[in-house]
Amino acid sequence: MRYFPLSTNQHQRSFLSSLAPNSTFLKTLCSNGRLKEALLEMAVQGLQVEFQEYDTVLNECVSQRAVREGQRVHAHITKTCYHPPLYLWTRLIVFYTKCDFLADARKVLDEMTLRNVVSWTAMISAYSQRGHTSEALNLFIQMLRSGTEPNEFTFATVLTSCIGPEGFYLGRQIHSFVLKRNFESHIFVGSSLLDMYAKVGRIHEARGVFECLPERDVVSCTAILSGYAQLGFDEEALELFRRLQNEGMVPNYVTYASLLTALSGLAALDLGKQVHSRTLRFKLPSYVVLQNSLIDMYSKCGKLTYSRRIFDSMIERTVISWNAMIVGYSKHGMGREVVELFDFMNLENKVKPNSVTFLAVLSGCSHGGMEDKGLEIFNEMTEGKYGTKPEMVHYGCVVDLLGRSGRVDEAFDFINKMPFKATAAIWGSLLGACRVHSNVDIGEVAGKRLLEIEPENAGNYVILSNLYASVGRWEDVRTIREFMKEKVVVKEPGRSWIEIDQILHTFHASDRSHPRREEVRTKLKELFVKFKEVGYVPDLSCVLFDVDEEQKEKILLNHSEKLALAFGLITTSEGSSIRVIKNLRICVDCHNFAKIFSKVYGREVSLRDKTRFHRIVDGICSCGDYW
DNA sequence: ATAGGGTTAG
Repeated sequence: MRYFPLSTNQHQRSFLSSLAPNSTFLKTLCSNGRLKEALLEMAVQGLQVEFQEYDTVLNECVSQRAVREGQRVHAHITKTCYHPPLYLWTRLIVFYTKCDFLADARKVLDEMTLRNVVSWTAMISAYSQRGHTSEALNLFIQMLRSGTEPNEFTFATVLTSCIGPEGFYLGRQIHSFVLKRNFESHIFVGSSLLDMYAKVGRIHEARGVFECLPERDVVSCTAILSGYAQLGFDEEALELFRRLQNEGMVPNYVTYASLLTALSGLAALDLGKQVHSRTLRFKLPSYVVLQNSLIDMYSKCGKLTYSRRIFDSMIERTVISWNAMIVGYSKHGMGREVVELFDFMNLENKVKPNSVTFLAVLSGCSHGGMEDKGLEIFNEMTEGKYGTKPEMVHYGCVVDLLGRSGRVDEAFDFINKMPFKATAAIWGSLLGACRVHSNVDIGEVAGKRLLEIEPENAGNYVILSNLYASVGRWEDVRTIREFMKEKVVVKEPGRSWIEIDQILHTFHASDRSHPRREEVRTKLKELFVKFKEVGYVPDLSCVLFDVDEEQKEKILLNHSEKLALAFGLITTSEGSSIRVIKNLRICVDCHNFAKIFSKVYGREVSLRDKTRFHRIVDGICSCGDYW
């Protein structure tokens, strides 16, 4: 092997050309990656450089991401060519977009006197891929106005920019374009189209497009699968995955990541483990995205040690890896670990915390008994220490932090001084604090504001009524109940489930479909009597229906989490822990019930709420009775 | 010369 000195001369020229007799000297230099010398050669040749040679040099600049060299080629072209061909300009656009110089790319496009579908699409794609959705859409419209006919590439890329309500409006119009040109069955366009529908929440339309595809591949299958998973149709996602696999789909790491999202939602630990071992068997473990979703899956199944093991084994971590792990600790009320990991993240200083990180850290501090630390971090954020300014949600966390440490008045002041108008979530958090710290005056204000914003949410009435009941204001309890009757819309019925031998058993207050339902009810009645003997008092203020006390007890006994707990007791071996998941917030009475349950039977109960975990051991809950 | 699916939070 012979190495050449940096400068070029006639001798090398003939030698290099002899290596590849059909190509020019410039092309040969490029194919050897010797870009600097190619530029020198270009300068020497001046006007004699041919268009295809510029093309080759620019191509090499793209693959080396050589910004300055590419800019020099651009300057050279401008100086020496009278009428450069279209494809050369387009190559320049591609070069600039690949180097993240979008403004320069756009300038080239704007200055072109003649554009074709490729030059437009290259620019639209650059905007889309970087999330500049409105620029992408505007450019697409400009393209249509100019009379250029979009092709399958254009449709596939522009549809990824159709996000949110306006995106749906435009996306639907694009869909009709696509239909007219008969591109709906094109696999790239079709996947993009169905993904668009899924992302704006139109899962039926998405499924329709998917079912009409004449052929499918992993990408289109993963798109529809992740659509179901992201919209929370977890069972449907799982079922679809099984069907597609039977039909011959070969999943890849993206497919598994999406599937794991559904399994996280279901807290289906056994299935999650199966997916994990399959990815190991297929040697897929080093994809960060996949590891991130494994961390999340284990954490949402209550297995934080498994999550941490994956986290620690990672060679490369993104901000999502850190967030997933911190969120895990946060939801388990492990404040010390939250702060420890956050400090470690800043110390390592490889990835910067973002808005999600702070959300997890602040709420983790709040739920994990680290209120002062949380307030300190919020103040540091405000001072600009992290380069991320607090947003609305972070202000909400502060209300929670203050409320939890009993500083309800301060929390109220804080809300009044915020640069935002308080949301329902913020008033809700203040109301929660008032319930725990029995502050009726502020609680009343918070409750009324909350009912103004969210009159349809039944949970709000329950908490306010709990508060009135706790100080014996029965008249107000009654008023609230009357008020509720007119306004409440039942959005989501409460349901709980438990995984036994890879099967999810779901319970629902009014549903009689579980095969062992009667057995469960008998067991539950037995527990009710037994627990009352050791001090359990049903908290009737958790029932807002206007019925007599005996009826109220019956209603409480029928709550789905109690059914799932009783089923767990029947079906699992003595002393083993029980994992129950509930789709809504757990009520005070069920919480008490679970605490006594854990004490009487010596079982660890892990109860996953809509927002967090309650790990109950020997009658004591990790949430500290504040949630 | 231009194209589709992904992980955290809410």
